[in-house]
Amino acid sequence: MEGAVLAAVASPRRREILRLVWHGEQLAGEIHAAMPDVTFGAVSQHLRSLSDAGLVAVRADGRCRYYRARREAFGSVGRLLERMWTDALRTLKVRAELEEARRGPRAGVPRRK
Amino acid sequence: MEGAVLAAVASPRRREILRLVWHGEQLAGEIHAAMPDVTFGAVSQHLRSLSDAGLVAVRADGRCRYYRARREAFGSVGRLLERMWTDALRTLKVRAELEEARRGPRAGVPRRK
DNA sequence: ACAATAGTTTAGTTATAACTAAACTATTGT
DNA sequence: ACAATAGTTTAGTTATAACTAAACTATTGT
Repeated sequence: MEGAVLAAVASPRRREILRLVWHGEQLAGEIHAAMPDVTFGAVSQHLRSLSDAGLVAVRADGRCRYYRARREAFGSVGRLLERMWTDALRTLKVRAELEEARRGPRAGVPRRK
Repeated sequence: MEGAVLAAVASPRRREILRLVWHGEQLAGEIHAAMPDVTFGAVSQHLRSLSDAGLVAVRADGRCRYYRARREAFGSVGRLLERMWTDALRTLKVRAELEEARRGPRAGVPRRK
C-alpha cells in the first residue's frame, strides 16, 4: 500500500504536480500551464495515476476539473515533500541574494548592519 | 538530494535489500541468497546504486564485502520503511493465525478465553 | 445546430530502469 | 603456479514509465 505512495512521489514530474495542488485546488489547465514543456495529455495522465493511487481528489464543475492533494494519504512522506519544497525555495532565495551581492550594493536597497 | 532517496526506495527490490542490511551487516552473497530469483550481478548493481546514493556503506574483508544501511541518510523515510516492514510481518502473522484457526482448534494449543 | 473550450483517452514512440550472461578482478588455499 | 571463491563490471536485452500526436467526450455560448 505505501509502496504506491513511494512509486508516485519518486517521479519529479508528479512531485511538481503535487506541489501545485498541495495547499488548494488547481484546474487541470492551470497545472498544465505551470509546466509548458509537456503536453496537456501527459499532465492528464499523471493526474489520473495520482488519482488512481488515491493521492489526489477531483471535483468537476462544468467542463473544468479541480484537483487537490489528499494530504492525509501521504503519511510521513507528506512532511518530507513539504521539507523538500521549502528547502528548494530557501535555496533559490539564497542564490538570488548572492547574485544581488555580486552586482554590488546599491543605494535604495537598505541592508541590515 | 532527497529526490535520490525517494528514487532509491521506490524500487521493491532495493527495499528488499535495505531490509536485509537495515539492522546490521550482511555479505553480498547472503543478500543474493535471500533473493534467488535474480542473478548475483543484478544484486551487485543494486548495491552499487545504493552505495552511490550514500544509502549503504561497504566494508571489505578479504574477498568479502559487508554491506549495511546508513540509516541516518534516510531521514523520515527510514521510519516509513520500518513501518512498512513491521506491518508486513504483522500481516503474515495474522494470516498464519487465521490459517491455524481454519484447521480447527487442537489440544496443546492453549487459547485465551 | 454548431463552434469553442476543457479535459481525457488511445495508439504508438522514446527514454530509462531492471535484468541476464559472460568476462573480469581480487583474494585465498593448496 | 593454479584452482576455487566472492564479488564487480560490461554489453546487450527486456520490461516499463514517460511522453507525443491525434482522436475523442462533455459542456458551454451563440
